[in-house]
Amino acid sequence: MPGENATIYDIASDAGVSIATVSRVLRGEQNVSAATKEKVQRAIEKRNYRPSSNARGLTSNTTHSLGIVLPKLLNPHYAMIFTGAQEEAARQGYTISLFPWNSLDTRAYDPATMLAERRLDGIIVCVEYLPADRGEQVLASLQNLRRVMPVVLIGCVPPWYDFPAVSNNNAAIMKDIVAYLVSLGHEKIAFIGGIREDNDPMRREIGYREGLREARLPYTDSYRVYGKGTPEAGIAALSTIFDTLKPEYWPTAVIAMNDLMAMGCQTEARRRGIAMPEQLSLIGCDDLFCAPYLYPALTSINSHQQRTGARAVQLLISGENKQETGDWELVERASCARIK
Amino acid sequence: MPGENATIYDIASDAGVSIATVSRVLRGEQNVSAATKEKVQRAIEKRNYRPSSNARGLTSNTTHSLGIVLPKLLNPHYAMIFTGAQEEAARQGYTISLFPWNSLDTRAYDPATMLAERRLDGIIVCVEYLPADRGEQVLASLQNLRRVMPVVLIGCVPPWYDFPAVSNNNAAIMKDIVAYLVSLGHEKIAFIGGIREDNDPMRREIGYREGLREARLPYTDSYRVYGKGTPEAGIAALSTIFDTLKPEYWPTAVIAMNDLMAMGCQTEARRRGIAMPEQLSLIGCDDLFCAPYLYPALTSINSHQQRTGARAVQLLISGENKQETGDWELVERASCARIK
DNA sequence: GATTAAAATGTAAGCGCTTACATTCCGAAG
DNA sequence: CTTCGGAATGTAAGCGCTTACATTTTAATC
Repeated sequence: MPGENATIYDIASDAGVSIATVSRVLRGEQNVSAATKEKVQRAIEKRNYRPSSNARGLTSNTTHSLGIVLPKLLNPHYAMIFTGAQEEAARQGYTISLFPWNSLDTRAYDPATMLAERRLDGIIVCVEYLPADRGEQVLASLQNLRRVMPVVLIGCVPPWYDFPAVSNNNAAIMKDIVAYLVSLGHEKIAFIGGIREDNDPMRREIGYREGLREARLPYTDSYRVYGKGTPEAGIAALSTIFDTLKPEYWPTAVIAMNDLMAMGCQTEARRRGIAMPEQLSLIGCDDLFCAPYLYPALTSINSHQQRTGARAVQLLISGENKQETGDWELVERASCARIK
Repeated sequence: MPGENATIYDIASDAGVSIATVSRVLRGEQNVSAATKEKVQRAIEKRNYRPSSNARGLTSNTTHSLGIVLPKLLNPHYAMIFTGAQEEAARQGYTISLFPWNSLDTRAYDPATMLAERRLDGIIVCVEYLPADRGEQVLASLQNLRRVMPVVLIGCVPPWYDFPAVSNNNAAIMKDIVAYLVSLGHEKIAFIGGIREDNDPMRREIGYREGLREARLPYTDSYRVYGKGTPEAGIAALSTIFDTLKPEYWPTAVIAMNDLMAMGCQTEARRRGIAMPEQLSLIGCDDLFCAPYLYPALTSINSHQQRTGARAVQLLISGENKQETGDWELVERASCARIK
């Protein structure tokens, strides 16, 4: 109704008090008599008044909005992280906005700019797949950013940076997977990783190798292939394995570093007439929503990405400088089978 | 190095001019001599100064941030819309933040509150699946919202509301699909819709029926099933069809209102030993990223959701009160086949 | 009833910008 | 060398809050 927005002055005059008093009840301060508080609150109700976030921010130098930098939302893995972060932010009265990785390059709209304009109170950066060639550079610039605003990372970071972060225990996950496959009788286990020098992917490879070692299985370079995390990359990777190896060395199980690549593997296996899981077991990682509906339904690792996003927000807001590791579980479906 | 953020005063004194002049070069006004502009710009560079968005917003009553209300991001359909919107917003120097539908209910964090706090310059609301029972109510409250801030809708709206909106031509899409299936020789075509009274789904059903009519095929209630758009709903829907119908009436083709339901259909068909596409053709809608990797690869409708999101942002920012309809294309894959 | 400390409230000075208006500067015209 | 008008620049008043500090009430104590 009131065409224009009411200000604190309107409320003050309506309630017959000073703006300071209104401000006090607004922020729930103690020293306000019950009667006054009543009057003010009624006035607020009546005008449907909300304090201007701009004015508030001007004094507090705050915006109640956060940023999160992710590679791309179209990958459901990131959509999960984002959703978790968004929900937690909302719960705490914050707004969160997305910055695709590439926005880091466009000056007009990079987080650093947002920060400098004080449009952001803090930022979460997902560095899981931080490309190695730019890795150091990016981390260094984040370190800079950090001098001016809170930064929380998602993903693993070299220990000499002490960013607050929440990450996966990549190595442990991989060891878990290898152990699972071994328990099903597999001995020829291939690994399709992300780009080797990438951040988390590297640790996954380490875990894979450790897993093999613990199972007293030999490690072979030719069982280790790389791709950039897309279904197409999965197709290429599986092709490489089956094209370069002699049939007697063909793996009986493949670990894909994420479900996207696993999807590609399924498609390619189908094309080649490789029966799954009879001739080839496959396990992915991320437990995407579509995993149960693939053929065969994909066994995967659920690492609670929403929770990861939520934790990152909590760390960001609370300012704790902790490094946390999420837990995970293996979700058994039809794509892995005991070897005959 | 500059521990604290520079203000316009710092720049002014550095450059030896008044803050008004700094403000002028900041906003690219004309009446500034080249020399002065130079000096000021150098000072800005040196201090890496950025104007505070809060202070700016306080005077202009603006935030350069938008909101978008979507059911849930975990559905890639919405992730696409969001991505398109986000990218366009970024391009125009805006920030956009997500509000899940349910946030409309929690007073502390609903768009209306954001609006009232002037934390948003405008909002996009996706009403594709607006539930009928709350539909009128929601639209009415949006109408209210609109008196205070720009609102753009995504999805179809009863014509008597004149919201700016971008939507799909649902009926035409469905007619297209039916025609396609008919061209493959199908005559028994079932339709798995969204909840009947939902906004866009209703129009889809209309299109389905029109498509049948144009092909001179009879319409049967028992070929029309509903679900709420999830894979599980797809499973249930297909079960219903095949459980309630006598085998001689089993459809040879099924139209699923979205790919999510189609995924469920595939799973259920598999469980029942119905060969796809030999015994049953299936077509979805949305063309999710996983469609090509399903089994069989899913034929679907690509309706350029990213573009939809982007257009919505453009309408919002430009303030045009237009209603637009996106185009689409049918993406042929393996899940539909000519009938034998 | 006077005294006094605590509680309640008010006053006013910013926060960092934009902008209407006032002032100064400059070169062209007289 | 004036005079004048527009261009360049400066001054100051907000925008709607928060908050330190000042003032007024209130109620408890003697």
